[in-house]
Amino acid sequence: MSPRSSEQFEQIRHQKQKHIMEVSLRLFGAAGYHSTSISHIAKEAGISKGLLYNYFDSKEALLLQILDKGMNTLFAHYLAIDPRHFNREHMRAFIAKSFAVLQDNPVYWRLYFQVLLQPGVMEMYQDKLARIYQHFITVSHAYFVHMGFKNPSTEILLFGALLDGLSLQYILSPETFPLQTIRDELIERYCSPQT
Amino acid sequence: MSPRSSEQFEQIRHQKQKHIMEVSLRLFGAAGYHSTSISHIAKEAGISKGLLYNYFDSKEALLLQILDKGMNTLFAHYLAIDPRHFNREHMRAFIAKSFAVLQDNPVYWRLYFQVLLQPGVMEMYQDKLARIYQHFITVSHAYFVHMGFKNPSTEILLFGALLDGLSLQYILSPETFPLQTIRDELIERYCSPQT
Amino acid sequence: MSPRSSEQFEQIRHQKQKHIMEVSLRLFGAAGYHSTSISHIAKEAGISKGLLYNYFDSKEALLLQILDKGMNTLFAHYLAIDPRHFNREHMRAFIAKSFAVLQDNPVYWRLYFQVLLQPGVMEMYQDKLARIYQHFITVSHAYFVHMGFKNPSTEILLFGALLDGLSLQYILSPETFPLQTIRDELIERYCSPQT
Amino acid sequence: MSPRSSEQFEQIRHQKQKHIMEVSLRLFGAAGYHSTSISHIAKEAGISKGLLYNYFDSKEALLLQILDKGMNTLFAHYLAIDPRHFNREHMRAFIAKSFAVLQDNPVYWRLYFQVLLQPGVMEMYQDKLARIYQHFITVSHAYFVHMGFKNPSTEILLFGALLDGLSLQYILSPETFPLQTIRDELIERYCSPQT
DNA sequence: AATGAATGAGAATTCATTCAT
DNA sequence: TATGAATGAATTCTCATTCAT
Repeated sequence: MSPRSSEQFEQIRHQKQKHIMEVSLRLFGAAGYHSTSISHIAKEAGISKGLLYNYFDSKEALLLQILDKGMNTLFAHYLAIDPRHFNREHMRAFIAKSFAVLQDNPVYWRLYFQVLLQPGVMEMYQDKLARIYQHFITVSHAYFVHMGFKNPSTEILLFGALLDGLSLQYILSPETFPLQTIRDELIERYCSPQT
Repeated sequence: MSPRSSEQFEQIRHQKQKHIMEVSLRLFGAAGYHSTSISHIAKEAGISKGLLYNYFDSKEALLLQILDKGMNTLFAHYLAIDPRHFNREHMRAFIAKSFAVLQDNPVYWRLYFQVLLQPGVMEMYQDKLARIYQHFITVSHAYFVHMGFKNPSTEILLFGALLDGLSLQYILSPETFPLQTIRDELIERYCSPQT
Repeated sequence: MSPRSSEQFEQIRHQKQKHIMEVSLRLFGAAGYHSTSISHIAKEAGISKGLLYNYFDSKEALLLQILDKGMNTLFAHYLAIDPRHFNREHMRAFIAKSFAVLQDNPVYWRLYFQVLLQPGVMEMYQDKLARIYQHFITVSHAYFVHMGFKNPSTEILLFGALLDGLSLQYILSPETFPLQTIRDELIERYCSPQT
Repeated sequence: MSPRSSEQFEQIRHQKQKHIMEVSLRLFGAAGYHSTSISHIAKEAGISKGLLYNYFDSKEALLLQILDKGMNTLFAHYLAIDPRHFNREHMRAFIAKSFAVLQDNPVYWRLYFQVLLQPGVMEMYQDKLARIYQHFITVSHAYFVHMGFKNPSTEILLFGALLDGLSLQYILSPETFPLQTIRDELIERYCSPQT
């Protein structure tokens, strides 16, 4: 009888939006962005196509919003690194967190890599990504020096590439990938005192 | 004007087919498979849409043929490894060849990764890929043991991931990536006698 | 706090209805009927879409009600002509009023002409329009005769067309159109004793 | 057996394009641009929706091409006026041609006025229209002076408005409009020596 | 009276593929 | 072999209208 309060509306909006994004992520990740139709998403989400456009301006906007959300997690993760004394404990935490994030939402990271390789979409994030990457370099450089690597810059690049490559392999076969072993090996390798 | 022999026809056919594949690879790599239309390919290749279908059964078949061709290069590369005595020289050659292949045709590898993450296409190659990967493991295992790694299996996995990650980074910014430096560093790291 | 009387409710209702119609007219005039969405109208009017449907049965009904309201002004204008002695003073007043009406609400007249040319809507008013047009002919015929035109019927037709054409031009560029000059010229031409 | 020559293709293209434009003009004129769907046009033209997009980039492009074609007729008509000695014979021809053009394709002129009142489309032609209108003013000014009008500029404006208004009335009821009578009356009025 | 979430029919547009020539 | 006209199914997106609250 009484009309819904704007808080109620807000909540409905928020929840449904989240729901659509989750369904979309799953489908995008599973079949790829282009091979997933709005019809399919709507059907899977149990809503009409029209409603989807009530929440997202376009299919691309939906994708970007999904990416953005995950991106922010990534940002938080990287930017949370204490820049003053990057020590073994920080490195251990960073590696552990990287794998945790990956394991937490492999479908997201599959989508992330898909989009990364699809020209035209990721350009928007290039700057952001470059910034956080630069931040990591700055922060960890002293650490890599302290670890006794001859060429810390190269080492950082290799470290980053290694993380990317491992992520890729995990994404492609999450069931068979020995995540724990690899994580521990990485921690061992990058956090133990070098002889 | 003697009629052309069927060999000549065959060769012309082959040439044109190759041309179409090259054009397609360029466009697929630049804009992505789904965002590249048959019309665009035909126009760019200087032929009609109809003729393209004379050479390839479908857009997907065209993609697969492109992938297949590059795949065979990859296979040749991996399977050429002499299985009997995989020594430093082999490893050095393998790494060098890997980077050479990458540098030779980055657009192909961009497409390769795109497809790798796009489910449904790569399944056809999973077996093949698994086989050559297995071959590399078998062949290099003794080498990694000999190199003194505590856990050679893990080491091989890391090595593979590192190559993947570096490839990815090179593909994403071929101009700024220090290919030579990294290649030499890898050779240094994996082919020098461990202290 | 005594409950508002039903008259007060009625008045509020009437006010809001009028407000919606004004907003709609403005938007219809500015972007055209089809290019103006109910959502846009509701937002611009500061109400919800649902409430709009409380006041008007449909988008078309809203349009018709707007047209109707303006139409009645037109009717009043034409039918107010005293049929008995249509003299120069009447003609002067008629012309002056015509321009005043135009100047008063050019957006309405733009919409009017839009709809006039859009088949299907104006059919409802064809009869009404024909009747008032006929009324004007009847009433002014003697006047045009008296003015000394050889062919009064043709003259009336030309006079009507001239008014239409001038209205059109005014609507299309209200800022640059020399309304006063033209009005005075028309009065001069149609109300002065012909030599 | 033998492939079609490019002339044949050219001809097919040209004829079909023309056909589509004719059908579209008829439907646009009859029901209005927005109320006419591409589906409807395609069905009426006996082709598939897809083919229509082979010939026209978009629905709007189709409209513009239709308008453009008619516009060029108009331009030719106006700009053909010999600027040196605009005499009675020219005026008579001009008026006669105006009515002929109107009678020749009333549906086009209905669409023309529709679009004229629909903001956003005609802006593209504003310049062109302004130029030809200016051309007519320049050319006919001396004539109107010679005709003995006190205020030739105003007279030209009235003349233009009269033509517009008559066109409008003719468009709205082509069957009952006394085209010949009006045309002759106009010629009489604007081409006879003023007493 | 009032809200805006939700619907669904239909709009424009794209594009791989076929086919007559 | 070669062309591009032609198709039709699928896709993204819009919007008037309804309805639960």
